[in-house]
Amino acid sequence: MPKIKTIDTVDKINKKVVLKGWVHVRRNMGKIVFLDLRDRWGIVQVVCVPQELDKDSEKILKDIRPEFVLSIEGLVQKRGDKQINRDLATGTVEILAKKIQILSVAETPPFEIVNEERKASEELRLKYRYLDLRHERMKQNLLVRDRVISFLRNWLQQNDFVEVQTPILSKSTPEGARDYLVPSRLHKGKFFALPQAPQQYKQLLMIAGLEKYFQIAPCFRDEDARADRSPGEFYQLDMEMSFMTQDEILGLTEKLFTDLIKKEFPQKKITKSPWPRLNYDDVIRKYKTDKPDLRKDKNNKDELAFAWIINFPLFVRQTEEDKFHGAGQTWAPSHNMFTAPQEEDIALLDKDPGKVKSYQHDLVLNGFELGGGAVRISDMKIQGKIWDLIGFTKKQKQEFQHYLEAFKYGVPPHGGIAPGIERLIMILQGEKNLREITAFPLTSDGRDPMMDSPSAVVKEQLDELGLKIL
RNA sequence: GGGGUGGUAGUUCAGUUGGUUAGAACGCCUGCCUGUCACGCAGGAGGUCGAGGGUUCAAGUCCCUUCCAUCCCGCCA
Repeated sequence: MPKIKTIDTVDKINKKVVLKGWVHVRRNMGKIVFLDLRDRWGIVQVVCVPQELDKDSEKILKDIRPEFVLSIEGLVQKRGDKQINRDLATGTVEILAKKIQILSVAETPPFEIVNEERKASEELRLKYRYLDLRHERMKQNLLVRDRVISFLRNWLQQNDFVEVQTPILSKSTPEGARDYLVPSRLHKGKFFALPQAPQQYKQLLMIAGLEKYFQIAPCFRDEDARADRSPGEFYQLDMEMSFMTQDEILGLTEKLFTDLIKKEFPQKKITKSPWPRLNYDDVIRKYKTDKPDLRKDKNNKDELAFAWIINFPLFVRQTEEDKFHGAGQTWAPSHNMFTAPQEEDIALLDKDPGKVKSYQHDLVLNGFELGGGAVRISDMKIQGKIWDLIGFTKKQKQEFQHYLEAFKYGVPPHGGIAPGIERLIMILQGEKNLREITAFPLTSDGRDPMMDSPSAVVKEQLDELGLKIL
């Protein structure tokens, strides 16, 4: 007999069923023992009385402990009026056990599974992540993440978007964050880099003619963590579109997320629709931050205040630290070097670069930067000008040879956006840390206490790669 | 790289001005209990007080060194 889900017991009154799952709680009343059996779908109460059980089951009953994995054969019965548990989805029924089998015994876990409030330390939770994920809240976070991603995927595919997997083994480029490097065995002394974002690939897919691309894209950045910034890796809903203006890109993104909220989170209220589009200068002046929290009631967990920040300056003053500096150069791109200047400002590039506004757009939600994007430069002449202004050397330009080359063969106007998946779900779920949204995250200092990574490798591996630890 | 906070039972924590045998809650073990639902009641086990050194008649408590955790700044779309 195949097992059924705990949640389906409510439709099987007076039927014989088989359930399999974990012992959530055991309540021994003497002659009668209650077991709460837990599976992915919930919890159901199992009643064990000696006169109903077969001999073997009666014998093992006293050995059963929390987190044992059991198979239970029994009869679904309606609970009496006084015994209904309104806190439980299956609270109107219970299983009268006939036969119990222990599929797996379990040691006492290092922290409690039953009660979320009795919290273990972060380190311990991560070391035993597979137990931590048994907590109802953590399980819900994973299930919501799954629902959000499949909604986004379906919506985009129904709207002519194509999902493409871009390489994980990629190339180090002089932009943004520190790269994760992967040594090449076949080409000793050379390295792949894990992509910080599929930025160049998605633009090349526009040149390829896909017109509408998206990807639930893994992104890798070797930078220190924060509560709203994962160390190592995270996922973005990476999107790129051809033949669309900035206004159209913002409109489509807004529709996508509004539909998501309506369908999957009907209890949530969006503060203002259409979403306000704010000037960067005004926002900085008024809120002293580029990611203002525009909620009317910051205590309302169901309020969502989306906003667009637009009209960013294309350049910022270059500092000592900037990776783009050349002798006497004073400008750095305020976002990335592929962001297009606004059309009416192109003439200003030569005269007063500091005044040039860009087609950059940031998406802000409840005080978090959900993601950013831009209309890209599709004219190589302008790209060259930008590179000159930020002091790109000949050698640095050569790093983008492939890009230059591609731009010779018919480039559609294009642009996109890349909202962070974990950040979105963190806000929707009212969580305070991205780790709560990630199945197997790293600690804030970039370790995995469960797998014990990163870890040392054997000398043979290093030799094969032509590497030596200093 | 810098700063804040913390490290005491399996877990989360309390521990006064330095003073006898280091406590609580939950968990765990044993016993009792046929309607509980985070059951209840009774009993019990469980401690390198992060590590090392110092001051003192006496250190969980004070001092020094060091390790670890966590949050923030730097960094980072």
